[in-house]
Amino acid sequence: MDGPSEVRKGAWTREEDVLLRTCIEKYGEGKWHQVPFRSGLNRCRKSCRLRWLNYLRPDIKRREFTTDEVDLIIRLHRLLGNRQAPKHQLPGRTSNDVKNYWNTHQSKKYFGKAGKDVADKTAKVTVINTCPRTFYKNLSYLKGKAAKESDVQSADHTLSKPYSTPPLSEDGFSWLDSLFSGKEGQKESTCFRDGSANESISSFWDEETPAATKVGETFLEEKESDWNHFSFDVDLWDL
DNA sequence: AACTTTGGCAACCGCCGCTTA
DNA sequence: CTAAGCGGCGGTTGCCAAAGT
Repeated sequence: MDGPSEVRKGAWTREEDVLLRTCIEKYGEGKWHQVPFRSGLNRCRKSCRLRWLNYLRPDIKRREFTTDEVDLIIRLHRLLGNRQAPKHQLPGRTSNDVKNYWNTHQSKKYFGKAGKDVADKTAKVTVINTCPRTFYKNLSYLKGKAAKESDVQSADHTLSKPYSTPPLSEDGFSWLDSLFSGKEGQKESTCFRDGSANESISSFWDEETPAATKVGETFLEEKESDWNHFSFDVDLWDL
């Protein structure tokens, strides 16, 4: 446990909310270890952070999940599994919102007593990459050094060999962020069906990634590279 | 009306990975 | 190189209101 002993737990009061909001507005997000001291709250850093991120942040949506949001949650959940579910791909939705929604609505629907068939089908999906990566600038294999196995292991359990040319932006990025951000200037790919909702998806395949071709339900890569682990054998849109 | 069950959600806990000294 | 600190995530719990009996 962190913070002083006898820290308050349980439901937050209106006064505590005000203190926390005032503190964040004054000092900004981050430095959570300093927030209890700065705000005068008798709460641990984690509690303060959680309260802000899940409840007090001004951009949080409180209305019901739209069908589009639900659809995205389901598809990405099937693609990725519980880990790194699409929490950050739904603007205005908190990780807790998405998690609670999945736990209370969708998990029952798909894994409950009536959902056995669906669960069986889901079990056949091979989760290629359960842990979308964020590339940190300081990691040695991104600094031009020869990648050490230990570095790679610590950065990503799913990797079997080091990168040679990870698609890294200057600031580092999560591939899922790129997947859905629809960055400008990235060339279009036509990997996905009918093009309707695919622009953002296709932006993921930029010039730094090996060209990918969809054959049937499977993406095949046209040339050998260290990026091969990124092959997909699932079709997101048929999930 | 009273009691029980169910559903939704806020919050906590434990762990992990990254950064920094 | 290593350990401590910190931020963040997934799993879980507990409370409360709504629905059901």
